[in-house]
Amino acid sequence: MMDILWDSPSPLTANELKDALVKPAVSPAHAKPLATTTVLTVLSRLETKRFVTRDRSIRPHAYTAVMTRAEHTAGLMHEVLGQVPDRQAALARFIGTVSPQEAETLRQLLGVSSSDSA
Amino acid sequence: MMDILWDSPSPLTANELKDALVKPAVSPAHAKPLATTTVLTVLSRLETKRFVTRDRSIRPHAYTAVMTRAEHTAGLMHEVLGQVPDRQAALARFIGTVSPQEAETLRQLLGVSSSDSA
DNA sequence: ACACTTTTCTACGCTCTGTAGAATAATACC
DNA sequence: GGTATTATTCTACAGAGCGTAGAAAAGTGT
Repeated sequence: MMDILWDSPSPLTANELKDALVKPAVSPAHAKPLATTTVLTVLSRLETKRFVTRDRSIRPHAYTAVMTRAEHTAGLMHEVLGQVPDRQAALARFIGTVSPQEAETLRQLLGVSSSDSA
Repeated sequence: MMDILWDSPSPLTANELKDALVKPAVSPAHAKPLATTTVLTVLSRLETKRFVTRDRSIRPHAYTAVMTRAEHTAGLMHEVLGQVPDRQAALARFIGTVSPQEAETLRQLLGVSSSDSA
C-alpha cells in the first residue's frame, strides 16, 4: 500500500490503489483482489497513523503519502537508534555490517576525504 | 527484559530477572511486580525468536541475550534499510538528520575502514 | 516419599492488522 | 427532485502477538 503510494507521482484514489495492488509486480502472481472497502479501511488506518493524507475536497478522495519512502525509512532508523543508550556502539556495529557500496555512499555523504579510492 | 539481560555481565535466572524488573530504574516507580511464571513465559517467547538462549544444564536455567544490544540495534537498522529499493536515498535522509556528534562518530568509523576492500 | 523449586502448558484479555459486508452519504442523470 | 450509481464510513470478525498469570508437571534435596 505505502509502496504504491510512494511509487506514484500523484495522489491515488482507493480504486486506483486497489487496481495497482493486483498487478503481478506487487503481489506475487496476481492473488485475490481486495475489495475496495478493504483498501479504504487500510487507508483510514494509515491516515490515523499520519502515514497518508487525503484530499477530501474532491470526491473520490485522493491519497498521498505524507513522507517520502526515504524519509520514512530514515525516521524508522532514528527511532531504532533512539532506543539505545549507547549510540556510538550501535552505529559502530551498523557501520561494521554495511556493504562496501553503502559504506562508500556514507563516506560521500559525510564528506570523508581520506586517502581511499574515490 | 532484554534491557536487563543486556546490562547484565552474566546470565540471569528468571527470578533474578523478575527482581531486576522491579527496580525503580527500570519500571517507573516500582510498579506491580510480575509473577515468576510471567517472566518465564516472556523468556520462552524471546527464546523462540532467538533473542535469548538459556543454559538448560543448570537448574534454575540461566538466560543470556544472543546478541549484544548494539548488534541487535544494528540488525534492526539493516532490516529497515533492507526494505527500501533505494538505499542511497534512505541513507542520505538518515545522514541528513543525525546529530553532529553522530555524524562525527560515523566519519571516524568510516575514515579508517578502507583497508579491506575488494 | 514428600516437600519445595522450577519449568511448562494453558488461557484470557488487549491491541493491531487483514478483510469485507451493511449502512450511509454524495453525486449524477434524467 | 427523485432515483441509480458511486464513494465513504461503520461495524465486525478472525488471526497474530504480547502481557499476564494460574494449574499442572517435572525436577531436586533430604
